[in-house]
This record gives sequence, C-alpha cells and structure tokens, in this order.
Amino acid sequence: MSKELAKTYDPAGIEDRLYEKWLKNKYFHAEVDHDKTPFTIVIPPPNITGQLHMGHALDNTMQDILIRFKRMQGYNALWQPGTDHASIATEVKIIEKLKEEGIDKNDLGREKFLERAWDWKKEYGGRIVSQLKKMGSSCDWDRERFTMDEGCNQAVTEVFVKMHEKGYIYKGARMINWCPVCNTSISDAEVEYQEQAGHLWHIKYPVMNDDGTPSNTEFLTFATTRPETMLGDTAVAIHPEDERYAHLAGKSVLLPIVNRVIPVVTDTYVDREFGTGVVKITPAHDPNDFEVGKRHNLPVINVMNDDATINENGGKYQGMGRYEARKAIVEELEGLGLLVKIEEYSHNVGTHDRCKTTIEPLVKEQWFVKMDELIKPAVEAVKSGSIRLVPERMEKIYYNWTDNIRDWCISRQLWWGHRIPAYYCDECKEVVVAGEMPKICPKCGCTHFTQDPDTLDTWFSSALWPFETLGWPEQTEDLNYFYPTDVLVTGYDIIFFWVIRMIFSGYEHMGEKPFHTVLFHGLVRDGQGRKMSKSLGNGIDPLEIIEKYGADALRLTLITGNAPGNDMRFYYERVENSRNFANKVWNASRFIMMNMEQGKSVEGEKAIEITEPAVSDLQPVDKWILSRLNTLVRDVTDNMESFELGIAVQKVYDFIWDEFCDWYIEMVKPRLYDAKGTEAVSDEEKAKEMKGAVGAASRNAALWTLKTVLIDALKLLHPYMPFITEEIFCTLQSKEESIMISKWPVFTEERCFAKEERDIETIKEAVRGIRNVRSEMNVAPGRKTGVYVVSENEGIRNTFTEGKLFFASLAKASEVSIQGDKSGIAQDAVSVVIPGATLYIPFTELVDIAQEIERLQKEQTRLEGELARVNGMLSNERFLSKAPEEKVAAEREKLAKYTQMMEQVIQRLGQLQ
RNA sequence: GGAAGCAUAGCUCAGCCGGGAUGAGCGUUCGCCUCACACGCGAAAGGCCAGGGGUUCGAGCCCCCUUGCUUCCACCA
Repeated sequence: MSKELAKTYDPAGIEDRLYEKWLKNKYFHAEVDHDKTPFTIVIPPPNITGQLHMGHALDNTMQDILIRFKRMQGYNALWQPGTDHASIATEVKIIEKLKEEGIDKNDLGREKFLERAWDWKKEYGGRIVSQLKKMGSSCDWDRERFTMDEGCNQAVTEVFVKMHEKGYIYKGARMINWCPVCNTSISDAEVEYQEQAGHLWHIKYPVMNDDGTPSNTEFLTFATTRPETMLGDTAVAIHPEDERYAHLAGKSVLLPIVNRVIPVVTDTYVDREFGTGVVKITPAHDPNDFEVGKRHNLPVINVMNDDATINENGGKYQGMGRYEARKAIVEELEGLGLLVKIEEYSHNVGTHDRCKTTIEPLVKEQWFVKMDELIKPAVEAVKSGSIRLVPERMEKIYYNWTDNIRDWCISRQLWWGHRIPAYYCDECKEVVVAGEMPKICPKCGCTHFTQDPDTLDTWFSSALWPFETLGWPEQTEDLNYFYPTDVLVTGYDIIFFWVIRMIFSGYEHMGEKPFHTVLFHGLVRDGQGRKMSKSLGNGIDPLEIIEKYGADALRLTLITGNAPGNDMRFYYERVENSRNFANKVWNASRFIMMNMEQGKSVEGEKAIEITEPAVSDLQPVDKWILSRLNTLVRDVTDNMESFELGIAVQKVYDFIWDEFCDWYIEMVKPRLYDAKGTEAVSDEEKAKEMKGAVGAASRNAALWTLKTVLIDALKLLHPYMPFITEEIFCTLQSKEESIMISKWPVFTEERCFAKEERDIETIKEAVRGIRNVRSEMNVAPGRKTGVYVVSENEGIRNTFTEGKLFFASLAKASEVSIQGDKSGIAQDAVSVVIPGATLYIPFTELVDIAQEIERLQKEQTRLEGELARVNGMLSNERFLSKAPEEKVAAEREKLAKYTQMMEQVIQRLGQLQ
C-alpha cells in the first residue's frame, strides 16, 4: 500500500531521515571487490576552519553526481572524504581567538599552542563534515581522513626524507616571499598581485671621481618604487650596450646616507627604454636584483627585520617601519638635493593572498623543492592526453605555470602543520633529515639534536592526498585497488596550488598519475556577478537555501545551465524554479500512485496488480513515451560520461516536465478514469466503443507505462536530486529498497518505436493547432466542440482513430470524426493544417470569414518561406553533390511535407474566398 | 607585456566541437483554481546569435581582424 503523499513536497521532513537510512545501510561504503571495477574520487579536503559555502556546495554536488551515477552503473564507487589542517588559515584563526583572550602566541609557547589547535580541530573539524552531509554527499565516511592524522604524517615524513635523499628537497638561502604580518615565508602561488597607485621616485647618486671623492657634477639618475631599500643597495646597473652610460662602466657611485661606495655594473637585465635606463641593485630585497647580484658577486645586505622594520644595517633608520622609513629617506635625499622628481605611478604590488599584506621579498634560509625534473612527467601526462583536463582550455593555464615553474618554497615559520623532519646537531650544526630524531651525529658524534622549528606548506601534504588517503606509504590492498583514482573535481582557482602538485607527486611516489580526468568548475558569484566574499557580505549560505528550498533544489540550481569551468550567478529565482520542479516530480508521482490505488478499487473487490503488458497491449502513446525515454537514457548517459552534467540534467528536466507530465499523463488520463465519466462520449454506441478502450488491459498498460517511465526517469534524476527521488522510489515500490543502489537504465533496441514517435508527434501537432485556434478565438476553456480530422492518408486516419480517446480529451472535442473527405463539414468551420491532414472545428455561431482568411494567409506566408528555403537548398547543385545523402533526403522530405501543407492551405482558401 | 574566456530573447545563461534558433528559466501579454500540481495549466509576443572579412554547398559554431567586458600569468626598477 502506498503511503499518503502531501500535496506539496516538503524536503525538510525527508532529507535527514533518508540520509540516516543511507548511512545505516552503509550504501556509501566501498570495500575492495575484485569482481567490480572501481570508480574513485578523492574529495578536495575542506579546511577544518571552513564553513560550507557555495563553492563547496557546487564542488560536492558535482562529485556526488558522478559517484552516484557510477555506483548505479555498477561500479564499485568510492568517494574518499577528509579534511585539511590548512596550516596558515587555521593558525591565523587561533591567533585571533587567543588575542581575544589577551594571549600572545609566543607567550603561550609551541606545545600549548598546538594543544589549542587540536582543540580547535576537535571543535570545528566536524562542522564542515556535517554540512557536507546536508548536501546529500555520499562519501564513504568510514574512511574519513585528516591531513594531519597518523597515516598522513607518515606519508609526509616519508616523502620529505625520500625527496631529500634524491636531492629534490634542499635547504638554501633564496629570495622568498615574506609576509611581515603572518611572519612566515610563503610560496609564489600564494602571492596575489594587486594594482596599487604608488609613486616613482627619481633619485640620483653621485659618481665617484678617480681620486675617490664623489663628483659634484656627475650623477647617475634612476627611478625606484621602494626608496627605503636603497639602504641595502650594493650596485647600480646599466645596460652593457647603452652608449649614454658606457663611460661609467666599471666606475663607482656613492650610496648616499649610508655613504657606501658601490660599483656600476653592466647587465642585460636593464631595460634601456624604461626610465633613465639605470637601475639600483638591492640583492637582498628584490628577486631580479638578487639574480644580478649573483652574476656580479655583489654582497647581499639585508636591511629589514621580519616585521618589516629597518634593522641594524639601516643605521639611524633602524627600528622604523618600512613606510615610515620610506618617507624619512625620501625627505633626507631631498635635503641632500638628490631627489630629482616624484612621479605618480600605478603598479602591481605582491600581497599575501590570506591577509592582503604587501609581501617583502627577502633572502632567507628556507627549504625548497627542486621542480625542473619533477614537473616533467606532469607536463607530459597532459600533453599526451594521459590526464585530461575538462574543459580543455585549462591546459593553457596549466602549461603557463609548468613552463615558468620555480622551485617551491615549502618551509613555513608556523607551528600548526607537519614539522619538518630535519634535525640539527647541537654541537656541530650538522643537518640530518630522517624519519625520527637521530641518536648520534654522524659528523661529531654528539647525541643532542634540535628539530627544525618550521612546518611544511599545507599543500605539501595535500599533494599526497590521492594516495595517502588510501594507505600509502603502506602498500595496502585499498591502494592497489582504488589507485589511480578516476576523476578530480575542483575549481580552476587551485590548479597551481593543488592539481599540478598532486600530479607530479603521483608520478614521483606512486609511479602513476593520481587520476585520469580533472573536471573543473567555476566560481559561484552573486546575482550581480560579484565574487561572494566576507568583506562584501554578499555570500549566500547554502545551508539557508537547503533549509528553505531543500538540498535537491540547491543541487539542481548549481548544476543546471552551467558548463565546466564557467562561472555562474546565483539567483533565488533559479532556486525557486528548482524547487518547483521538485514539486512537479512529486505531484506527478502522487498522481500515478493515486491511480494505482484507484485502479484496484474500480474493479471492485478483485484488486488488480499492475503487470508488464504484452507489447501488443501497449497503445501507441505508451510506445511513444517508452521510446522517448529510451532515447533520453542514451543521451543522458552519454552526456554524463562526457561530464556534461548541466546538459544531461536539462534533458531529464525537459523530459519529465514537458513530455511526461504535460503530454503523456494528460494523454493517458481518459484510460485511467471510468469511461462513463468521460464527456467526450456523446452517444451510447460510442460510449461502448470507448468503454472497450478503457478496459482492464488498457488501464494496466497505462499504469505500467506510467510507473515504468517514472521509475527510470527518477533513476536518471537521482544523482542530481537524491532525496526526492529516493523518497518517491521507496513509496512507489512499497518496500525499503533504495534507488541509489538500483540499476542505471540502459538503452535498448526493443524500446525504439520510431513509427509511434512520428504518429504521436502528428497528434500533438493537431492538439497544438486546435489549442492555438481556440485561444486566438477566445473560446471559453470549458466549451467543447466537434472536431473533424480530414486526411486522404489512411495511415494518418488510423493514427487518429487509435488516439481518438485522448485526442478528444486534449482537443476538448465533444466528438471526433475521422474521414477521408470534408463531406458533412460546415462551410464556415475553422481549419487547421498539419502535415498530412486538415482539421475542422465547426462553431455554432458564425465565424468571421475575413479573419479566418487572414489566419490562413499568414500560414501561407510562413509555408512560402519554408518552401523557399528548402527549394533554395535543393536547387543548389553543389548542395546536392556535396552534402551528405541523409541531409539531402531530409530536405526532400521537408519539401514534400510543406508542398502538401501548402496545397491544403490553398485549397481551403479557395473554399472560403 | 603574455594568455584565456565571454559577447545568443527584456534579464541570467544553454546550444552536445558545421546542417533549419519549435532553446531553458525568470520576466512580459492573454485565458484558465480543468478531479497530480496555482511551486500549476494552455496560448502568445520577443533574437539579421557584438561588428567586419574569410573558409564551406551550408557558419551562432571553424580561421583572421575590430570593439567591449571579465579573468589568469608575468612584473620594468
């Protein structure tokens, strides 16, 4: 017995219950099973500090769709979940929280700080997970991992030690990006360039005379955006071929304020066209200058502390902040008469992507990953197509990064993260990189070591995610079976941070790619196309949407009308539409279930079961919808396999709403109701005839078709809207099964009914024509008229005879007469021309003939246009000889169709005029 | 400086990598509370697919140029 279903769908009362059921039955859980092919997705681990936002919602919906789809197709689907410790993001939050309590990180100390961090993880780490569950995500939660759990720690240590041994990880003093607020180095990928209005200060240094005194007349003028760095200048550079300054090559200038004599060097790095063609060289504070400095063996003088104040090398400016010092130094230079001019200048300034602080390029001792060799297989993989990026254009972005790759600075001056497994001998400072604290120094025999205080970049562990979550470095069965994973779903914004690093890590440590496809999605923007951000306050909370409209509606909204890699705008109207669609599905199902019940009661005591009818018992409409469904199954499966999720779901949507609900259900209604109640029957004889059509076999065929089509459509919809489809599926089946483990429908030749598709299309055409006329003529909706179908074609007459019952109902016909000529039809009947037939609707009152002629003339004009087009093509020799045969044949068919329709229109016009 | 994407109905976007734009939702107009659904039903209006060349029998789709918007990368001090 079916349960009572509410008139409107209420997701809130259903979703949590179903999710619990799925969990309880372990439907999400995957075990190694060699009889099945695995399909694996690893989740982009959300930060433990995170709250579910639209980006997560989109990302997880896409993954869940793929996983549910593959699971239903019979794959052993594993969606591996987990969370990320998010080193810097989390540390910043904890520092903020401590600040509120009036505690300073350094006073607390490393140990205590980490305790606090773990507390934080315990408190908030589960929040994002429970939010993902609200989305309906079918992750295997039994396998949930954390980037700082035991296994991941092991993996990180293993990788670090191994790569160090191979020489891929090294420690060195390099130019790095320093965030003076977060007090840590960051990688190139974390630098965000922002256009800022600034100044270009033109400054001159006196050239040194041969006698060692500074010249009063000869100066070298250059421009700089950061005058304060002059304290660390160790040269001035000119282009070797610049004739203007050729005489100064090899000479020196006096660095004012500091009063240091520095050389004039020649280097091709200098752009003669820019400014004066002279550059001051500060190797300690500019990446390019650092390179120039190396080429010319210039000293590296660091003038800045970690908090971006001037250090002891800055003389009297020591202790001043960088901007304060800038101002003071410019003033002093001006006082010395060395400031030539100040220019307004807009330029890009590197900022830290987390805190937006202007980063300071500094030379520091840090750990790096050498990239040139590692990156090779990652580039090759994409080039050869071994790894596919969807959409393809992402490859350009990918190569742009790989082609210009620089070594990856992986050490961070933070506490929350994987501590670098490098140990320094307390005596001789020898470095030992090892899985654990060494016992004895290989160099001096000392037994005391201190571990490197730094931690690793968050992305260092994320890079290992696809295999560390499956058990690596242990050679587990899971790893063997589920790796390489299949698809990675992520935003294009982390292609450098994560995607590339996972790929080269996979090749390096597993000897194999981590996945064969990367499916990218874009950003979810607000209604005005702006990025959703905290500062703008324009973020839309997915949880609120779920509460109000349901998770299914949210999921559908995020997928519909969006192509891979494209940004999308979020509108409430679109969610409402998704909600309405859910309601539509709900009501169609309710209708079917009500009739299944009724089907039994009509027959009185002997309740009938719905059984699969013989093909001969199926009516043309049944075959039509089954055939349409069959095509849908094929198309949707194809689209989903090529990751066209938006297109696939649009097709399911259109099928359910348009073809199934608006047409099939309406067509089948008369067969479900008692024939006596059908007003389309006017006399005894016809009532009998129709009664026959509504017999038990016909009703059974209708109910079976309704149920069959609904169930398959629900299955196709399930990956997108898991909750509502499950609820209906279970109610319909009257048993505690689950749609999520049911079989994905497959295309079958047995369900191709081409003739019925054409026939029903003809009837639909007729119905549309009649509705159009009725609407144009303002015929009261309740008013029924007679309808004559006139066709010389016996096949068409048969089509209408077979479909008479529902045709009458849809065309609001009091009676339908199907005949070979127009005998007995009133002269002033309104006519509708469809391919192969003319329909006549006689009205009792007089029809405005002039208006009728006008209507037909309009149709004539339209047909003339069509004919002109088709004739144009068919009279083109080149088209006939070069276009594919099917195309030519199709056009010939159209020509025949329009010619015939034109004849009918002209004939009718002739009768009226 | 380099690169990519977008420009299709009033709005927001699809258009399945060359074959008539019956494209979707929202909005608009008209008519309907038709016994699944007013979160609904029926009908309609609305687009020389940014502009200009080219390739092709045929171009919204491919190539080139132009214009406008967005983004990414680089960073010339």
